Amino acid sequence: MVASGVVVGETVGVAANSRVTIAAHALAWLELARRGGREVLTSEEVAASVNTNAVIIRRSLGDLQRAGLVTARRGNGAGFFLGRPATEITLLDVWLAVSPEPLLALHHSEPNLECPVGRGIRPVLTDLYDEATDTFRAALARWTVSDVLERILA
Amino acid sequence: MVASGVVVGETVGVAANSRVTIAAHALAWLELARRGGREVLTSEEVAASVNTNAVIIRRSLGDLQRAGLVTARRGNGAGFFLGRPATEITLLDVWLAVSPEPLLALHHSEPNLECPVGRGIRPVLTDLYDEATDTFRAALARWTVSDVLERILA
DNA sequence: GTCGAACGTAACAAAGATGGTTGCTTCTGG
DNA sequence: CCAGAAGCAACCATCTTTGTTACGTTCGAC
Repeated sequence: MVASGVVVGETVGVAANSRVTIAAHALAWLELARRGGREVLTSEEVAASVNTNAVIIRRSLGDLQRAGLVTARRGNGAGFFLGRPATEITLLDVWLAVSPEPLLALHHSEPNLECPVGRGIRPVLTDLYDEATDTFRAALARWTVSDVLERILA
Repeated sequence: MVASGVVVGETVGVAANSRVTIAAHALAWLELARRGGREVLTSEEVAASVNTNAVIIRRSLGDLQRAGLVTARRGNGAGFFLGRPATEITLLDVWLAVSPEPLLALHHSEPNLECPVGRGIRPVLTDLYDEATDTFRAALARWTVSDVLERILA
C-alpha cells in the first residue's frame, strides 16, 4: 500500500467494505468520460482517478461485468464501458454485484440448543436482520450512477 | 483455539459482524433469567448459552455496560443484570453499543483530486451512505430485547 | 481482615478478509 | 504477426475477529 514508508495514506486501516465506493467511483468516471466522448476507458485510466492499482479496478469491474453493469472489450483498443445507461444502474445493483456479505452475521458457532434462547434466537434474528437489510437496500436502490454523477458535478 | 470440547466448528470463517448477535443473545438470556427469578448471571452462564468463551461475553457486556444497557456487579456473588427494562432496549441501542463501524467505507486512500469525480465523490457517497444507514438504524430501532424474547418463546 | 468468586484486561494465536503488487497468459484489432 | 490490455494466479502485509490463557482487581461473605 502506498509504497510503505510514512503512510502518507491518510485513513489506513479500516475494515468495512470500500468495494461499493470503488465500483461507484469507477462507474461515475466511465459515465463522465462517455459524456465527454470517450466510450472506453482502460483499467489504468480508471485506476488513476480512484488512486489505486489497475488490478484492483479490473477485479472490481470484473464483478460489475458479471452482473452486466459494464462490458469489457479485449484485444487492441481494449477497455471497459457501461453495460447499460447510467440512469439504469442503481447503487443497489452495485452493492449486489460487489458486496455479497450480509450486514450482520449470526453466531459463528451454533448456540447451546438446550437453552430456550439458544434454540430459538437464530430464525428470529435472521428475520429482523433481513428486514433491516431490506430497508438499506431500498435506500441504495433510490440512487443511480447518473444521480451520483449529477451530484458530484453540481 | 477450539481446544476445549468438541465445538463442532460449523460455520467458521465469516467476516461480518456477529457482535450484535452475541449481545442480543446475552440480553435476551438475561431477561429470560430475570423473569425466572434469577436477576444476576455470570459471564460463564451467559457464555454457556451463547456457546462461546466467557471472556468474549465479558467484552461484549462491557460494551453494553458502557452504554448503560447492563450493569455489572463485582465481588462475591458478582455478575451482570439488565441496566433498564428489556422493553426499553432496542436493537439499535445494541448496535450502537457494540458496532461503531460504518456499514460502507469510503476509499482507503484519497482519490485523485485532479479528476472531477475524484474531487467530488466523497461527500456525495457519504451522504448517500448515511441516508441508507439511517433507514437501517430505524429498522433496528423498531425492535426491543423484549420483543425478540417474545418471538423466541412464541 | 482474609478469602474466593467473578469481573476487567492485557497479551497472544489462528483464521479470514482486503488491498496492493508482480508476473504471466489470453484475447483481438490493426 | 504483434502490441496493448484484460484476466488471473500467487504473494505479501495489514487488520479484524474470535478464541484462549493469565493475571490483577473488586467486594460480599464469613
